[in-house]
Amino acid sequence: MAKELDFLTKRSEDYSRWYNELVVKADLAEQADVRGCMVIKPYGYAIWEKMQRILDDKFKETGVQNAYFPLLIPKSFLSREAEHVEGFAKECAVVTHYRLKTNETHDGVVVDPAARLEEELIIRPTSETIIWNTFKNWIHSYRDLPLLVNQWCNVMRWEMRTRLFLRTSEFLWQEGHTAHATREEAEERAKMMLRVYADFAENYMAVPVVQGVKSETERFAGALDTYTIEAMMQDGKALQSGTSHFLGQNFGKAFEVQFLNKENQPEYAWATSWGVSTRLMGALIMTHSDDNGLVLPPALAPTQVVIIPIYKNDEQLQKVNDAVAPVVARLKELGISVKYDNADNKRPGFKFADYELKGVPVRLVLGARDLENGTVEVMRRDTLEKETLPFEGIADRVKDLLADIQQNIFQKAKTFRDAHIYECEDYEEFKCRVKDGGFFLCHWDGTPETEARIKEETQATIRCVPFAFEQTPGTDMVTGKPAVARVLIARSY
RNA sequence: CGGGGUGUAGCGCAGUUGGUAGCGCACCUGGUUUGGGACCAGGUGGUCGCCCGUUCGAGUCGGGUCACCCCGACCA
Repeated sequence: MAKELDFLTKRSEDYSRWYNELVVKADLAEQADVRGCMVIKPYGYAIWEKMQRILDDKFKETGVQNAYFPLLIPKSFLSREAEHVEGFAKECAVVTHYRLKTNETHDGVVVDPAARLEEELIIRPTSETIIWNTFKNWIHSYRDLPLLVNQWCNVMRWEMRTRLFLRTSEFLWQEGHTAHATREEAEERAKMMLRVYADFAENYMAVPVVQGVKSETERFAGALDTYTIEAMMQDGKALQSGTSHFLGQNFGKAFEVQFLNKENQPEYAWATSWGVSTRLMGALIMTHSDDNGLVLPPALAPTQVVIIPIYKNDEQLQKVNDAVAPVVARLKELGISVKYDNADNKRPGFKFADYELKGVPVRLVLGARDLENGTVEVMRRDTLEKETLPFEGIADRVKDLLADIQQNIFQKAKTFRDAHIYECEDYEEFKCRVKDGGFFLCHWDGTPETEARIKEETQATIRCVPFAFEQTPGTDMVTGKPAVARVLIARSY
């Protein structure tokens, strides 16, 4: 097991124990021998699938349809948009040949030099180019617009340094690409999708986020504006958790996507793109987990309730089985995913610890003692509190409890985050404090030079110009010049 | 690509002045257990990252090489 999960656990001194437990036993992921790629084990993938399903429904509610485009992109496509190629060229994997052959000693294979591709193909780092090349053929009239497509796929970016979940060279994501007849409509779509992401983060992942717009230097390659949701991890560092880009007419022009408007005049289409990735898994883990392992929000937990029987012999087990059956049925009726774990190859104590590690929100324990008293022990994962409740009507109480846990972990994360957002007007103070994490609201003169200096001297970056905080006038923290905006600055992953 | 570190059983590690490989967990068998990661007994599993050298003898010493990890640069 790679030791790369340190970042997930740095908030705890005892982190080596913690990540071993979490990753090995919780079956989240393990490092494959391909550099910086990840294996997502079934339990972790179940969480991702649930995220996918919820997001996909939300996209469709806004009129987006799913499609699929090729993995391999002709190299020339990438260079059509100047800034885009600048941004991605350094991290592209390139396919140069299409065939191998056995080597001379017949104990291995080599690349067949005769099978060199005329034009190299790149493995998509993102699909703007190939999608807009396709859009050219799909868009002729204003009646073809807006065109709203999304694809779920993998992409590859050959980063110099990888971090499990946060920056793997191959990752899973969704990328939405839309084309519009007007600037206003495209801008509104970019903002709309950011709101979808924020809603998902806060109401499903229980991760509070700051919505805002990126500075010019932090923008997506080829975008006019990049909107972002920024989450705060338990160590106070920021994690960019989703982005939505207003691309202007850059791709419309680069790929000659023109349509005839109502006045019969040709116009270039306006574009957006937006995406979230398996990085959200990292956000989920780093926001809620504690030293006992994962803490999953009920909305995303593959198993929401686990029931564990305590018994000394088959007869007792049978009695518990009989008592539990209607509860399981009722929970399912209420739309709650439940697992009754009466496997007899693990002891109860082991099961307790194991399901805590996996972040199952609610645990019910039922033994002979409870059968006599008509009770059941209920444990909630978020606070680890145990309570003995009447057995009668327990399923409906669990439903309420799940809702309460969802709320509680969001509130806990939000309280933590809000307590670590500071207003700061003094650069010396900022330099001192930013090391310890947290979000800093500071006035900025709007120049890339100041931004670069802050990054150079503190390793902190401007995360965004936040929408929700008041834009008071002021002077730049560093230069003392008049400020153009109040920005959120933090160290980030 | 710079700075640091690590390679010994599936995982985590120990291995003394060079003498033919060990511990914990996991796994298998049997028994006793079961309300917070059980216990006892027995057992399976390793060309010590790779190459070359020194030596009667190398996990250990020397040289080389590869891989991985951490901190930077880069980035979602």
